[in-house]
Amino acid sequence: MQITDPTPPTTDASRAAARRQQILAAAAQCFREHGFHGASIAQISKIAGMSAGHIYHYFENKEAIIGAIVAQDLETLLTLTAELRAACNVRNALIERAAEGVLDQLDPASAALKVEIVAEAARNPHVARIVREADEACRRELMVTIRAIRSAAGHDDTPGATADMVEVLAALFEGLLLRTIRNPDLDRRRVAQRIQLAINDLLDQPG
Amino acid sequence: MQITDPTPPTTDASRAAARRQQILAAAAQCFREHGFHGASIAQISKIAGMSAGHIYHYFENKEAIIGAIVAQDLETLLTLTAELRAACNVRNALIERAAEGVLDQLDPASAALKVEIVAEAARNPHVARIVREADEACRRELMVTIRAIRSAAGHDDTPGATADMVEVLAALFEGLLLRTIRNPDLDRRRVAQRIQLAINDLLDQPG
DNA sequence: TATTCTAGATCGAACGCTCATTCTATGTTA
DNA sequence: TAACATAGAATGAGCGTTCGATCTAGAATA
Repeated sequence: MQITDPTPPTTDASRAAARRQQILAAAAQCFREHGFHGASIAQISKIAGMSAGHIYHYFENKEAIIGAIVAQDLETLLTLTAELRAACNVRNALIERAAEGVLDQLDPASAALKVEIVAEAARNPHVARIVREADEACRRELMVTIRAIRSAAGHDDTPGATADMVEVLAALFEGLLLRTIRNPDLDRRRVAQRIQLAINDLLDQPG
Repeated sequence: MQITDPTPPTTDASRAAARRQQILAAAAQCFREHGFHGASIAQISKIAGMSAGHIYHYFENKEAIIGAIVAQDLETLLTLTAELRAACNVRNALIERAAEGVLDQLDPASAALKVEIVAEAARNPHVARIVREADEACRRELMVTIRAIRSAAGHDDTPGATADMVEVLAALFEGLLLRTIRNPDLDRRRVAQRIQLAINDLLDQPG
């Protein structure tokens, strides 16, 4: 259960960074299994392989650990949407990457943490701020991407219409997080195909 | 803040039922604001207007309160899908009720509790069981409804294909719970219209 | 009708425990 | 030796839950 460091770094700075990452990995596991409030510093410290008190050398308090976990999780989403925008044939890229993204969303372990993050955002202003800033950045990226696809197909949408399409696309994706928890038996590959069709239709909707 | 009983019932049985409901209403509020683990029996008892100890006359423990809240929330979803099936012109009924359902999902207060429930289901086997049984019942209802719409339009889908469409439809709806938390500024009416279009397209997808 | 009885409603203190956090002492290393 | 890493005990608050004492209202009794 304990996370051991395979190659301990030599310099102090990188050693500290590794120790921080070790705590975050342990915290992510605990938060996934017990939620932000159900997980205790004692549990996290046991899995991270250090004393409870020592964690406070690397994080000011539990809230700071939660913030770091949330920021870390959202960063992957941000790089993903940015990558999408950079693809050459954007429409095919979007739809092909979608299947991959859908399967990611359908992984129950990561879904549990992502849903926990949004639940916490609904009541914790600090987490809400991190989540909403990341979401705004993602939406901006997606709006540019979708606008490019749509205007290539001859649609000249208002910003509002584009924003709405982004919302529907995001709802579709994020909804999978809830689906995989509510119905763990769903057929992941087939649902991914079905989502591809839905995205295709969405991109052809009237403005 | 305290919930007072407007018309105290005369009989013992209904008085007890009212008291139970009073506790559940207070608990729902606390769970929405602080989460299942963040809310304390002391807080709930204060809002319900009774002593902490007295709550244990109506519920075995905190877990039982959580279970009751979860079951209560899911019951409304179940009646909604059952109503849908009973509508005469099912396709129009589905799409028209969709807009209404979408606006419900976009209410931030109720969204917070619903997301909390799924987050808890990901780690609490008791809650998971309640959630998954309700979800299965909803999916069964929706499968009958969608199959009727599709065969009226000449599609003869496999059960798997119908199940996949139900998953996509559910993902779209449930995703709105996360969207309204991540982006509270979204335009609710316009997004509802856009969702109607997406459902329309979904019902016309090839088998 | 007046009084006693009784069973459930209710309270509030108390219990044992766990929590996040702090502090002090010791080990380690350059 | 100086600075940092680390452990582990200590602290005080808050948790879920239990329990015995009181209150209350209606039934039983006289």
